[in-house]
Amino acid sequence: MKNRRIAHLDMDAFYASVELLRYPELRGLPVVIGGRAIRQPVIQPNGQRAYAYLHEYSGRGVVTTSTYEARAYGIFSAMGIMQAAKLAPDAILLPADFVAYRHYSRLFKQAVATLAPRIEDRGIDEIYIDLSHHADETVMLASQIKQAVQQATGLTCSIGVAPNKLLAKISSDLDKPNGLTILKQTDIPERIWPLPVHKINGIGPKTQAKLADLRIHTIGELAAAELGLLQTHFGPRHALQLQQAAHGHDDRPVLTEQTPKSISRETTFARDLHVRTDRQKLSEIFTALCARVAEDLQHKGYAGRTIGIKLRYENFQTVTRDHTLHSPTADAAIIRQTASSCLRRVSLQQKLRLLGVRTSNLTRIDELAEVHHPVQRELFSPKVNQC
DNA sequence: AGAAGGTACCCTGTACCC
DNA sequence: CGCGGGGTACAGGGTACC
Repeated sequence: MKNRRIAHLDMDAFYASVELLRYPELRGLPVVIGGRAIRQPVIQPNGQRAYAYLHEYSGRGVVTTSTYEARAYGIFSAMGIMQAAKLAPDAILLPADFVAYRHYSRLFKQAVATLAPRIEDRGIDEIYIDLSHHADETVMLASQIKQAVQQATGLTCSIGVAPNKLLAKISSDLDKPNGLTILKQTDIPERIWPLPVHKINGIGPKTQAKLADLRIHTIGELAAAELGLLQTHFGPRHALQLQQAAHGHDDRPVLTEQTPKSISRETTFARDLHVRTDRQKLSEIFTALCARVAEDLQHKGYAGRTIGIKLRYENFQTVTRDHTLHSPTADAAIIRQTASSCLRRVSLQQKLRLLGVRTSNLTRIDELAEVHHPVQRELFSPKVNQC
């Protein structure tokens, strides 16, 4: 396919905007979503809602997202709540409500699908859309999609349309909120090259810092860099990928169906726990995590052959261990047994701040096959598979 | 027989994304 | 000093087998 038309659609401040649908009186105020165990707004005797404020918060937890008014104070995603509270103590703090966000996610994706069905899911608030086979003119088509999203959800989004996913993603961020950007190959020097390298999807803090050491700050400087220089610092594969991206080259297809690679649950404790002193508590949490993973597997119709654990020590060092069984399982007891064997392979001298359980190596469980060919049941409920 | 290479899979850590 | 929870991809080392 030569001239593709790929759109990237990103919902504007998604979680915060969903909350504003419920609490319209908060419009125009700095609002932060995140934290742990935040109380829901309560209705007072006078009929008004009482919200939690950033300055009342104590403990762990990060900002999940915030309204544009809160961002004006310098509050951004992944920042500690305590840190955000110093910047805007009177900002309102709401708990994340993923049930509501998933609901609106489904609504906006369905609305887009009625107009353009070739959609790649990129998480709860963004999608790629392949518009290559549509006859309509691009601005018209994109405007219709924005309007359909607005009508279905009451929310705005920003869209970038470009010849590939890389450029579409950068473009959707060029005009936000409620923006529409159409980018052609010939616009790259003027519109893409002046941008900082981290605007390229896949260049995070580590790569950005390494590039800065090489005096490479903008995408244009990355495009102009000697491939040999990049290769000595990033290896042949990564170097080529960086340079291709800087030139706006990307031939990844829009993937309209994807299967999960792993299913996991993890939790960060309210305070660090030690196996010696908090054995009972840790054991309960561990069992619950295994049960939730099993539940998720069964609910989604998968079984996993590899079972793993994740630990984060009080010093934030993270370790993982996993073990591959002979046959896939979705059974909480087997997952717990296998994960326990993994636990015996790590040091438990330090206190723990996080514990997680993961399954990978997934295979689909075909419920029909199970009903019609009960012999297959054997495959999915092995009797013996400890190490 | 032994060294060398290809391939597949397993395990762990790192980086990145939303 | 502080750092959630759910994911994906990949590098690199180990092992097993051909």
